[in-house]
Amino acid sequence: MNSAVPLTPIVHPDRGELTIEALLRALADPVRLAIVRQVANTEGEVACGAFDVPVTKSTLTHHLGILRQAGVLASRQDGTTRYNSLRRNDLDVVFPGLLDAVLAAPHNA
Amino acid sequence: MNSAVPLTPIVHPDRGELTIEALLRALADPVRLAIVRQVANTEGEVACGAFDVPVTKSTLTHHLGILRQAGVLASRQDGTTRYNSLRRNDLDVVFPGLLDAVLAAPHNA
DNA sequence: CACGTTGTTCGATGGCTGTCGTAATACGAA
DNA sequence: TTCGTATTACGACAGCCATCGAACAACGTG
Repeated sequence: MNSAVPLTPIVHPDRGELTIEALLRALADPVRLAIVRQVANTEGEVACGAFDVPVTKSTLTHHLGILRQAGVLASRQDGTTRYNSLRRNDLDVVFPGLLDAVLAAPHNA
Repeated sequence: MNSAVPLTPIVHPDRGELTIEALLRALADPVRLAIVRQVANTEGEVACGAFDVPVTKSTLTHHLGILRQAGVLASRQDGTTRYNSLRRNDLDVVFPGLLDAVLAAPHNA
């Protein structure tokens, strides 16, 4: 098992490519912020289909791509399911304290 | 002197009205991020005309309004000039560590 | 193989928003 | 009051982007 054959190879920017601007833009969307919170509140990984978001699957794919491109999420393919995890270590190195501050912020209001 | 008579009253949201989403959206723009950095690197206030940004004055006004509405900037009118300052205390209370993390981030990449 | 599941890709669309130029407003000085 | 300065207000416009539906692709199972 674990054949891992995505149609398009999954690319992850490395630490040196991360920018504060792309990160802020990625986190500034309500749907994406919800995604990040759900991943953060989950021990380990979250499958794409397991997210509780008020959008279509195609839109969800779009948001996950942006979060991955911004360096927020790492994705791993296993069969037909794609597992997402937070790149917490990398973010903490490049932008110390930022992710924690965002996650600690009041949810709405 | 110090007549302070703006055409439209300057409104500032209080702490309870600040949202992480509006804050992130406000900071996610390159021009606005530059504005925030310039205010943060200046002791005290910065007049509207003193900002070094690659946009027209009308566009600058627009960005300052968004930053004010998001609770990032406080504006004070003195004669014809409007002085802007960071609402550092308020931001630190509502979103602890966020502003510092953003300001500490690498300028570009 | 046939089917259902998972997730992506593609094209289209509507709305938001960053941008500008111009006009208008307020103030201070001459 | 007349001028110059500082800044905002008002349209208008273009580009981006979140959203969707439908089609496609890869995998697992019966």
